[in-house]
Amino acid sequence: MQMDERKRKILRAIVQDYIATAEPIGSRTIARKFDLGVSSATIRNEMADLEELGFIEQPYTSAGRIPSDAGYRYFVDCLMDPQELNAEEMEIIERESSKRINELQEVIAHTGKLLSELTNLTSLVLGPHKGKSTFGKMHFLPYQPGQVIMVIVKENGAVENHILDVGENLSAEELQHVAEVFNQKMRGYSISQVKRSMLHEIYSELSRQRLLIDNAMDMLRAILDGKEEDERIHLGGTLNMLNQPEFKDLAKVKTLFKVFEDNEPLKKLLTPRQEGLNVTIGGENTLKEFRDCSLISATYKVNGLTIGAVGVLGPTRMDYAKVIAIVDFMTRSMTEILTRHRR
Amino acid sequence: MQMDERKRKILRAIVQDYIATAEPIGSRTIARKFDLGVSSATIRNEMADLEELGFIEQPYTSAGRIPSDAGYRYFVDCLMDPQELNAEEMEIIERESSKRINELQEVIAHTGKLLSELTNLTSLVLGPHKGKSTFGKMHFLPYQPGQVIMVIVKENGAVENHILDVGENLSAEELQHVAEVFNQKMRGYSISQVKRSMLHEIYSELSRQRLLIDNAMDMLRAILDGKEEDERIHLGGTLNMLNQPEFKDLAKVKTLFKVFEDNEPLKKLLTPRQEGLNVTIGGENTLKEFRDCSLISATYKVNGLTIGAVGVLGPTRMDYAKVIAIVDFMTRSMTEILTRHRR
DNA sequence: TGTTAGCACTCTACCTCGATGAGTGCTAAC
DNA sequence: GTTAGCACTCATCGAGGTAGAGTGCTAACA
Repeated sequence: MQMDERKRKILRAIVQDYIATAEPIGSRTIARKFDLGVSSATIRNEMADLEELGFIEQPYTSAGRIPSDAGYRYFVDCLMDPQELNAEEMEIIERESSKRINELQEVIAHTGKLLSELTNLTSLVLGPHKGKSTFGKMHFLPYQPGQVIMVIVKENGAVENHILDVGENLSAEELQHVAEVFNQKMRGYSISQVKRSMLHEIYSELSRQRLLIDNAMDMLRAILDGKEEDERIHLGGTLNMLNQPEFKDLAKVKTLFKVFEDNEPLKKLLTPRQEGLNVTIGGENTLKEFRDCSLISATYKVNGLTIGAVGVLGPTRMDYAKVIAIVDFMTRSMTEILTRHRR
Repeated sequence: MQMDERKRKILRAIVQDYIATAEPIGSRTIARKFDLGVSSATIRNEMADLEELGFIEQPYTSAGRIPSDAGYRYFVDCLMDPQELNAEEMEIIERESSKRINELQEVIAHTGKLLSELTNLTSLVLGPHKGKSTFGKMHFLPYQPGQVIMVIVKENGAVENHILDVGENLSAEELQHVAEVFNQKMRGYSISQVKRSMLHEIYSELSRQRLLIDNAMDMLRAILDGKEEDERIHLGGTLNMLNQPEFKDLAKVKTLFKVFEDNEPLKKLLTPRQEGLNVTIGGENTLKEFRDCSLISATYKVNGLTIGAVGVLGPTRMDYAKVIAIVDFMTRSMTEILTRHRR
């Protein structure tokens, strides 16, 4: 059996109607709502074929049909009209994007919020992976008596500061000297590459400031090698899930939200298998808790480098055309903002 | 009519049983479960009195009784046995607290997590209010060509860094000079106190670095006068609410979670009317969405100064004795950690 | 006067049962 | 190949009926 034009039309009608109403749809209703020029009986026959092909299924005998995962997949790949964002959505995004936003963190938070508002679904944003980064430069600044501010510039340009105990009071010159030695020895190395010999060299050059050096090394280890706290998933609009009729069951909500609480699986989910847009439908999902959900995700870049991803999670029954358009537009716009801003 | 010892015993029994089971309790059950030495009929009479006094109520005719808000209040104020934490809980807190935690933010996040885990309820933690802070000191450090790192030390000791455009390349000496002028003129002033005349002075002393100065002032304004983003409510264990039988209704969950999404009301709720421990029961709550909830909150201090608060939110039917013990212990422990660590 | 046993009554939760209606598959006619 | 008709299926919904827990009241008892 093959898909022909009429089957395609009927499948499209089923998917579109089910997306809109969340109710199983029967042959008679299709015949009434969509003007296909054939009777319900004919549609009935075609629907039997579509079921055999695996594109639609019955929740129970003598209920209407609903699209299967394969049906949605076929719809997304072959039937869907690519959608433009409407004027209002465009305007919202334009307006929001024109706000002055300084930090990457803010861009991320902002994007998530916007995404969930526009789609009425849950948004996921994966920040840039700090990962194991390498040492760029360090400065020491005076702070309280017995403490200094250590400013670390990583080689990727990120800047962090931390407060260190130094025991005794060190002069500005001494501090600068220590920083210079660090900078000379360590530039471009990740913390795991710092050999014992390197440390010995630093120690021997700086005999006096041992406590400062030890504390600084501890901190560097923590910063460069530590948990990648920035690479957290930012969730937005998780509540929107509650508005979906498929989650009127509390048990389902609970299992879903439980997954939301744990970042690791979400991180994995969003870490893109490939650049650009990805659509994962229902059971295609690796997380069994999401087997009733679909994920539309896309990567964003800074300076041509893919550094993170955003996604929208919703029930399998979602408005794919619209969500895909929004996610696509948002990642493009993010890439543009980040590239413009950070040169 | 007056409360006598027997009425108190019966009320305590009702509250304790309802806290444990979430089911209305009848006279016969009380007589069976609690050995009060009187028959169910007597208890029945006493319960009628307790109802008249407003301490208990019937959900519907010929159901058992449940405590009213006033009943819980009486229980908390007069009937409850103050509870010690058990060994296991003590150990958990000890163990968790001994972990090396550097930043205030981490302490806050950590506390929230622990609180919600120990109570199986939702935890709220209010961080320190940054508020409008005053200028302490500033440094400039070289960064990329045409950009510098501005490090701000506020007078309360908080350190932040930001990246500024400076247009042209400025030498280290120039940067230092600019910073010195700022430091001299502005130390101890809040941004709103920076008068036009002060700015003129700075300008006249530093004729060349106008762009840097403008950008720095913009940034200072944003940092010192800006939104108090740190004073965010940190929520933990919101999911725990779903396990409470009183929230098996999805509509209730939705309104509750909607409040969780908005920080402002929560902030107000937690901003303490008085130092130390606070118990707000059911309808005593100002937020109508929380009229079925109780909040146990307490303040914590750094160096004798109250800087924030933590709270536990649960259904009105909660284990007050235990939750109060936990919240009390946690804020004490927090105060100790913060004071120890920050000297 | 306080306590208790007994009893009629009330009300919810739960179950069953039948009606309803949407939808299907099959068959036969067009 | 298409359509009309028909018997059949199954979820949903409301009605009715029952069980059980609990109450208030009354009368007897110490």
